[in-house]
Amino acid sequence: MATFRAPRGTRDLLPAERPTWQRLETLAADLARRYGYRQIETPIFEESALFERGIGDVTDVVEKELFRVLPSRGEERERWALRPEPTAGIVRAYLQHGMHTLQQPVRLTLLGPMFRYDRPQAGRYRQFWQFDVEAIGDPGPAIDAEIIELAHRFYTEAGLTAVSARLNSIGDAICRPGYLATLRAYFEPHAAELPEEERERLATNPMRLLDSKDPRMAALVAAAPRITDHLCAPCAEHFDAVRRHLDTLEVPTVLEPALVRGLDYYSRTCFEFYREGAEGQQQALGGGGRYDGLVELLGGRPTPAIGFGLGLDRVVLALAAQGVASVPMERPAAVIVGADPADTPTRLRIATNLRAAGFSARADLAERKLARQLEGAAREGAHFAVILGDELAGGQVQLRDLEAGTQRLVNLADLPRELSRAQRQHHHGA
RNA sequence: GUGGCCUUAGCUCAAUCGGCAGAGCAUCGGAUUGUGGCUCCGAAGGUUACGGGUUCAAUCCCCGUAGGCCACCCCA
Repeated sequence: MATFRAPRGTRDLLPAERPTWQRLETLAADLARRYGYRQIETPIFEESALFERGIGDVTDVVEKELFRVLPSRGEERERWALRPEPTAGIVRAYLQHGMHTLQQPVRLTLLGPMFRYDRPQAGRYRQFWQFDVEAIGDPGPAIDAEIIELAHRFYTEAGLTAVSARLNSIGDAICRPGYLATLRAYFEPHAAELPEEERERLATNPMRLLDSKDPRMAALVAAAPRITDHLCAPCAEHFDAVRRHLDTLEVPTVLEPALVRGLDYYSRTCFEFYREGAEGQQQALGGGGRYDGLVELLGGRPTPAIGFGLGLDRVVLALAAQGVASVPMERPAAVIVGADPADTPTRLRIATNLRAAGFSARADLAERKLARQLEGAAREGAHFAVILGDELAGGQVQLRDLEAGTQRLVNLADLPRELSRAQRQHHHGA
């Protein structure tokens, strides 16, 4: 029994799963490149205050899920926290490096691990990976549509089907307070009938009542006033324009008046992506929205912005649930084998020469029977084996095609060229 | 943070009523030492998650802890 285990809520991504992840990482980078979003890396920990102020210190993410880090040396007074989401750090970098002097909007992308200290479940981890894009400095609805379409394209190019965007507008500082008052006035007369938990929300965050899963709430929620009927003119206009642009881009969207984002800094457009008919509760594949107030909140000038974050762990789970085959591990082009331990230096030299020529090649360095070595090569899917034997004295080796079961003698000096030719025949022949 | 179910070899799982802890797969080795995925033989692999308790005796019953999963909370 292993003494140590991966910490709760974390896991190892093993060689068998990494190629699938690698494919998604490559897709994310390529998609961001095609859309003109530039890569940025920010630290995985920041000052706690950045998250407390940026995300909102009464949110669950900060109140109970922040992964706080205490420096081991006492002289550091600041408290740090592992990032629970990427936006706050990116906006911090935008401000720190004066990116407001660049052409606006600044389009940025980041892919990396995030940390939340909550109770793990399938699809919910304490360390999880997000692909994130942010466009800072553009107030217009067209950029909203661009980002939502980028997100949707990620899912479809990843191989997921039936992924649609749920869309809503949560208004802004002008119209939301009025709506919240209307909502409270609507629920207030029913306060006595509400379950205890829901009654608390009425005071703290009435919009949360709308996405309650409590069946007793269903009828009440269905008849509740909708934010989209209470938007101020500029917000309503913005929302309409986003929807028109999404139609233009042919992104399937569902209006979801109850959609509320969990983080405080959102305004106007907000959206989440779901796979239709997915089982289990961790179905949200990603989400995002506009956060026009955040840059100012973190000490910058008023700057509109919108972003999107997508959970790679959940995409991997969704792909598996949908039956999409995982990406197989790389197969070596050649394994160099030989029964005589004295040939080890030659095996090493042949392997390194083939690698220098660009092939994936490994020498079998265990001193075991030739049959075992060939078995090992075949089982990891090697295309060819280079077999060292008596012919070595004449400067020759056997080049064996492990799929066809055929082999022929080649001069050592010609090996890279011969392997290359054999590979080509393989591809054409098969 | 709340409630529930679960934990036996690397993996998937057995083990009668509380009575010597097993199989398949995987790993390693062998089948007259120069040729592979099949087959056959063998080996190794366990403090039955961890710590207590009850008992002549605990994988089995009880308590605690840790971890996993499910439903909440919330979210990706």
